[in-house]
Amino acid sequence: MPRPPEYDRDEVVSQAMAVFWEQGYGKTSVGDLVEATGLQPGSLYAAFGNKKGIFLEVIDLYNKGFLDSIRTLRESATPAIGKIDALLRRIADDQVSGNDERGCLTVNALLELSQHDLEIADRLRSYNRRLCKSFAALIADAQREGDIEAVRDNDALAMFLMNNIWGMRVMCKSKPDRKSLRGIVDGVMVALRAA
Amino acid sequence: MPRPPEYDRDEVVSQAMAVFWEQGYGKTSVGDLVEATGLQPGSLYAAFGNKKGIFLEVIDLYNKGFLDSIRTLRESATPAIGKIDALLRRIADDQVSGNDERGCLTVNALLELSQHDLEIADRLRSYNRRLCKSFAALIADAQREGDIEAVRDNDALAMFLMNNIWGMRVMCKSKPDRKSLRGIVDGVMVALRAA
DNA sequence: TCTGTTCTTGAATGATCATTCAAGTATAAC
DNA sequence: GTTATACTTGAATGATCATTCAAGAACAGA
Repeated sequence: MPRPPEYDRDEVVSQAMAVFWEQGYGKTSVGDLVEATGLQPGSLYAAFGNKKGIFLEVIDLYNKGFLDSIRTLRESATPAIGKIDALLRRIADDQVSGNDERGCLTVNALLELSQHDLEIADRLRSYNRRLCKSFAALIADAQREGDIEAVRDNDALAMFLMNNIWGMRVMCKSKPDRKSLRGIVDGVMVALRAA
Repeated sequence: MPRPPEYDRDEVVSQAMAVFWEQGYGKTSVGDLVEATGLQPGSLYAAFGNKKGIFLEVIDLYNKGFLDSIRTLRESATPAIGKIDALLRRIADDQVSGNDERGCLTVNALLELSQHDLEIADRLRSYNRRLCKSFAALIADAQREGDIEAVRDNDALAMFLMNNIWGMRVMCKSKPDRKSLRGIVDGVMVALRAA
């Protein structure tokens, strides 16, 4: 009976993500979203309720992608310590290449909105907890493999790792040079490997 | 001849800083500034040109204060490594006590504005370079005192330290617990002291 | 083909906001 | 006291924006 939608919801959210990521929440107007998605305001509001509703789905999409990428990384059969090193180096290199001026959508949103919107803040925090658990699992692998001392507090190391990744997500807005970023990655790896 | 202003410029900037720090740049309206400073729009615009002009002076005030506090810290006659440890622990403790939900004005502004306003971005980056030099000096002290290996790259360690402080400035928006923050501080100190 | 339902359109609404400006006010030098 | 100068006031302006809604369009089942 009903008329089917002409758009693909996932694609709309993905298009909206690109705009929010580039411009931030506050600077993105519904007009921008209309342009990016090709949907008129009425359709957008019928589908998502309001601007915040769209953003919440964007947050979900973004974080599921990130969590998935770490899960995939964990599955490959190489030493975990090398995966951590590669993860950090990839982030560092993306920043030097100017590939990542947008930074991390979650970090950007956390800073912009956590004090003004509890619902968004809670959702972001919830994903961060899951992310930290993923890091902890990666570090636990490395501990089992003997590359990180088994006696060291797994959760504390995961927080330390996440802290440095978030730091780099801020750093990228400050146009750091390659050498500086290498210094950061080296510092993290030294701390993880320490006896 | 002229009528003298009725306000104190430094005090106005300081009052504006409180509002910008609490709410961010975009969410702070000129009306908020009128309320906070007691100056009418006309006076504000006569004195600072526009909203951005006020914010630029706020950035100056904030960063000069921060740089000063590090300079003061450096002057005391205790081991530099202890000063670094104390600096990190103070930041960590402020966050646990809920004393610091506002985070760091510079980090907040960098994330909110660096992609939209080159002038603000440049000013923030310039202060960050000076801040990093201050950290480097503190670390050089510790190297001279033998608590950090002299052969290690001073600038790289400074970047690593700053990266972790920035990470914590993001972390504070995510309501971390005391144990997590201690884990971060410990990680940094382990990396600095490593042989 | 007809009908009920949902989707789409895009102009209208009302709120918020940064900025301007013209009129009024206070001061210091003479 | 007079005057030139700069400060203060606060309403007005024009722009931007999120959101709504009424009318039209398309589809699935009968």
